[in-house]
Amino acid sequence: MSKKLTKREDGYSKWYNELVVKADLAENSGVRGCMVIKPYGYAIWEKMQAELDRKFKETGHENAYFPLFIPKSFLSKEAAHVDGFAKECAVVTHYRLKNAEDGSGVVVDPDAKLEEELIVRPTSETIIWDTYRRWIESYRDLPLKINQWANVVRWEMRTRLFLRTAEFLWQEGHTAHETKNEALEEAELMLNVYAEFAEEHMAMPVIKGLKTESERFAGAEETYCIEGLMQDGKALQAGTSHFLGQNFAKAFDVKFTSKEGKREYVWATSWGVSTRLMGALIMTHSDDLGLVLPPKLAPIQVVIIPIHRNDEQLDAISVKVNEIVKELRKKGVSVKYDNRTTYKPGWKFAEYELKGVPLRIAMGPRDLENGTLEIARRDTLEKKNISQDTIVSYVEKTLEEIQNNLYNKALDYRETHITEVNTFEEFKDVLNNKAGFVSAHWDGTTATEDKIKDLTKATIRCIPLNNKIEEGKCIFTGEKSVQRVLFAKAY
RNA sequence: CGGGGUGUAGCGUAGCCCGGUUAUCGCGCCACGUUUGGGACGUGGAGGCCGCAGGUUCGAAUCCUGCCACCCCGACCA
Repeated sequence: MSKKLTKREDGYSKWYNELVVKADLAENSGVRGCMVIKPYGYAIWEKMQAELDRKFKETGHENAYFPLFIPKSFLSKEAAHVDGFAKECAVVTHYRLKNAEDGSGVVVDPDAKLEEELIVRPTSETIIWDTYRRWIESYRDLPLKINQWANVVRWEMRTRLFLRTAEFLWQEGHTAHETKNEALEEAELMLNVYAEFAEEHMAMPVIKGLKTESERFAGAEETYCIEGLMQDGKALQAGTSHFLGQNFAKAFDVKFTSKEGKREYVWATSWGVSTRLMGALIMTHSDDLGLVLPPKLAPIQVVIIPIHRNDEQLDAISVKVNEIVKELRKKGVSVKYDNRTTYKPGWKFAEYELKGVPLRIAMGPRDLENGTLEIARRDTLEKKNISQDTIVSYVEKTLEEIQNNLYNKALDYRETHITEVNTFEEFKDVLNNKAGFVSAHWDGTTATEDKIKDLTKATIRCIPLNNKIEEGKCIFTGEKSVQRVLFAKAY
């Protein structure tokens, strides 16, 4: 199989599609819009899950599991919610198949029609709030803080591996609180958890912000988000945390008795990140040779490749390598010794570069004689010969350096791709010639936002949380504005 | 879902307009030998219901109809 990757500049989108497949992360399946996540890709997702799950538990959440199917009537209880999702729902109408009379296979049995259709969950607010009604009676039952790891289905028109698939994996947190403030704090807390994860583990800088009304989650009063910037200058929404107010409590009649003995509706949040993070990870760091993985999420952090002419040499190298492997594992480094004789060293070098392994060690007869080895960094492609005695500390130190370097590189790109503009002409010019985030004044209306989107395809990604108040004029209408917002073309 | 395009071996493809021997080539795969510090080389070999289902025809990869999948551009979106 030819492993030559399209270069990013020759087609970013083509590069991405090829990379996902060639690096063995995922592939399209026989089911429209649905992907198969392959073991190497799934291993990265598992590392993401493990860290996020740890963070959720640390902040007082518990995992549970709710049904895949949602009765149609549940979905329509919250008006904005059903409006937002109705157009992309998979619906179960029957529960049985039978053999076709003409022997051509099986057909849906028309006698097995469900009285009420079931929706394959596009998100679980409705089924969860229907459950919470029974779980919450008193202020003593609050706060209720639950997370679920699940798959959801949204019948998207155009799909792309990891970025937008009809079925995707995610986690969704759903919490219930006594007061508005407590719910708002929860939504902000989880946004910070996501941001921390993105920056510290994915090495992906993100901007924390608020969505405008038109970009808000269906059924939310406020949507917080983290936005990343990909190498092609397009923004990617990497996670959202919603303050749901009392909308779902009212729709599902979830009330509690307060300390004062009053019956009150609870306040809610929901928050989620999905396998889309895989797409974000790939597009933030990878290059024309393939994947570049931050050490904290790399399934293999160090690969060791022996170079030998015969079995005796391989045996001698293996003795030394096995010692090193043992030492590294003791320190918690994930190491693979690829001693397959069925592939040549050059082939392996290229293969592990494609797969983004952060560090590669090569050891041959020369090294054995000199007590050295060759170590190569995936991020800088820099090669060094070092003494075998110093390998463990060198690896530990370098993995940390790579993690930081990837973050700083991405941050530098992001920082140089936030452009302040004051006129619509400048705005269009930056979008077309430079891309990235464009910081501009906006009059605060959905009408203006829509018009700008129609004309430029750019949307307001967020109103940054740390925004400074600054008098200005909307770049489109010239109306008064009190702060800049971030526009960008987005995935 | 609208416009455009493509489905031929695991992957990439020729052939299709203009129907007619055994469906082309490269990579990969298997065997043997030589190789192994950046994707090795030679020799031999295996692998195809030409996306699926109908139709036209003496005869279909090729023509017609329907369906499915994928890619690009829109609308929708985590």
